[in-house]
Amino acid sequence: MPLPGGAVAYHEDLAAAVAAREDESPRWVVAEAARDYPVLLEAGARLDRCRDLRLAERILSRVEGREPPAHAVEADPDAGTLFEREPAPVDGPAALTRLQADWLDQRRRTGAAALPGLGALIAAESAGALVAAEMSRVGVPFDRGVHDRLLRDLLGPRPSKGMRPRKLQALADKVVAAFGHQLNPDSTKQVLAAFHAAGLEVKTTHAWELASVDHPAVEALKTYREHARVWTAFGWNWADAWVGGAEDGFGRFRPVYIVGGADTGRWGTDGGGALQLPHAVREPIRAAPGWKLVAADAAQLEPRLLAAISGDEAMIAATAADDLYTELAPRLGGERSKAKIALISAMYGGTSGDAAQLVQLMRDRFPAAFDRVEAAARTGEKGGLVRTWLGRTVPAPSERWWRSLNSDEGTKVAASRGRFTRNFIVQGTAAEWALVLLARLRRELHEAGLGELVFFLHDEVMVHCPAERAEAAAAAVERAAADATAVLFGDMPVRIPLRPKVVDSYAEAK
DNA sequence: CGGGTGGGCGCG
DNA sequence: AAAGCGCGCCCACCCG
Repeated sequence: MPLPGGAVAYHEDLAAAVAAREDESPRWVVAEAARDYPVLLEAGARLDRCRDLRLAERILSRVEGREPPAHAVEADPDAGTLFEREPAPVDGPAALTRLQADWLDQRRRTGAAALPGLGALIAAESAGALVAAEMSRVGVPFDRGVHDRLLRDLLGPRPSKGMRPRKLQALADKVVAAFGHQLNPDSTKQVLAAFHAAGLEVKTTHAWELASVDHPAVEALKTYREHARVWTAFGWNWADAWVGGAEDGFGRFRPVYIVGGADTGRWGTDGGGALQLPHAVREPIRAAPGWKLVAADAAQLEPRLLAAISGDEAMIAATAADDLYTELAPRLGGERSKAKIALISAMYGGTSGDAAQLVQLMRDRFPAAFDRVEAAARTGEKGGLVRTWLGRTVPAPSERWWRSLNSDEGTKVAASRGRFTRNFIVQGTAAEWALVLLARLRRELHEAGLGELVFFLHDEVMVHCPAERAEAAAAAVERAAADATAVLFGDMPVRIPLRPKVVDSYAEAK
């Protein structure tokens, strides 16, 4: 089915048509990989590289200080095109498909932005979309038997519909007994009233506020909430909905990832709660028999990136250490815990308690790093735009924001956006470092046939691989991290270690 | 009764 | 209302 620009339309031999063109190492232009790539995967085709017009549109719109149009990029139903190679030949406006026109427009805008990292960012974001679709398809290996045993230990047997599990009901009863009257521990209103009736003037029932409250219900309530969460959000119903393909007793957890779900570029999920999986529920994520999991996370990613993006030479030098906080402790309050508060408060905009004083230490000892986040905060407070290292840009303030800036709450609104933009440059740069890592790792795992990427969580990756290839896969993960650092920062001597662990269960990692 | 909001808490 | 960033998910509660 010939189409302009070597396009490939939906047809019976989609997989074969794509595979034939993959030999030429094209970068495929797709309207929206999240929608279009699963179709290809289903047909047995794999794309090595793509440009996702929808994701690119969002990045470019924000760079330009706008919000992306609601349905920016649609496949053209008349042309029937979904996949096109880049570059597309241009025979005149009449010959352009909608995808070609949008792609050319984006290419022009990318150049006009004059941000040197922008092309790399769009490529990495697009690669992320491929990774996300592939990971959802493969799934995280999940042992439902282990999950069921864990739930039974914690909660008791699976209850009939509408009932609490036996052990959870016992915990609810303990809360009731501690207060001495009936109440529903799920009801914040009732719990708050119960504390007030007991003469305790708490403002909320948050765990951190209750921590300083001396009442027997506090401990019972805390345990009840922990267990209730496992039951409602990660219990049997959750597994029924999200874990499939368990013929051999081995299931696959298949979350739906939303690439760029957060404004900072971090991913989100749509159902399944993959990015909030409690540590208590990680045991069932297990390698299949004869296989291993390679789990790796980047320690202290954000402060290391703050060192890099600010060019703070003293802080860059400190990234040579495996534990940045210990390394910086002599200069930031003397103890590791204080150095950690100093750094985190500088990146988040913390001001209270110890934080204010420790942030002052940051200013004195690492002025370049401090100035970088302070400048981002000042810009944000005034409604300005800040960008990550590669150029991802915060959303411009809304009309509503400008209005409230000029109202009574203006100071608060400004400070809040300042904290957001302060953190954005760090969290967003961390997200793009991770995207580059994913892209490199995906290619290397595929080319060397080492295993499959099965999970990604902000600064953690997990590979599922045959046991005999685990060491090679672990080496590939370390190389991908080093590559990502080099892609972003070239010869800058910043170190971002990522230590892979070869394990049977996710619970063993960290 | 069904949708929207806020409290609370899981993760990084 | 953490002392400060980004999310998703569940429940109770409120409103139309």
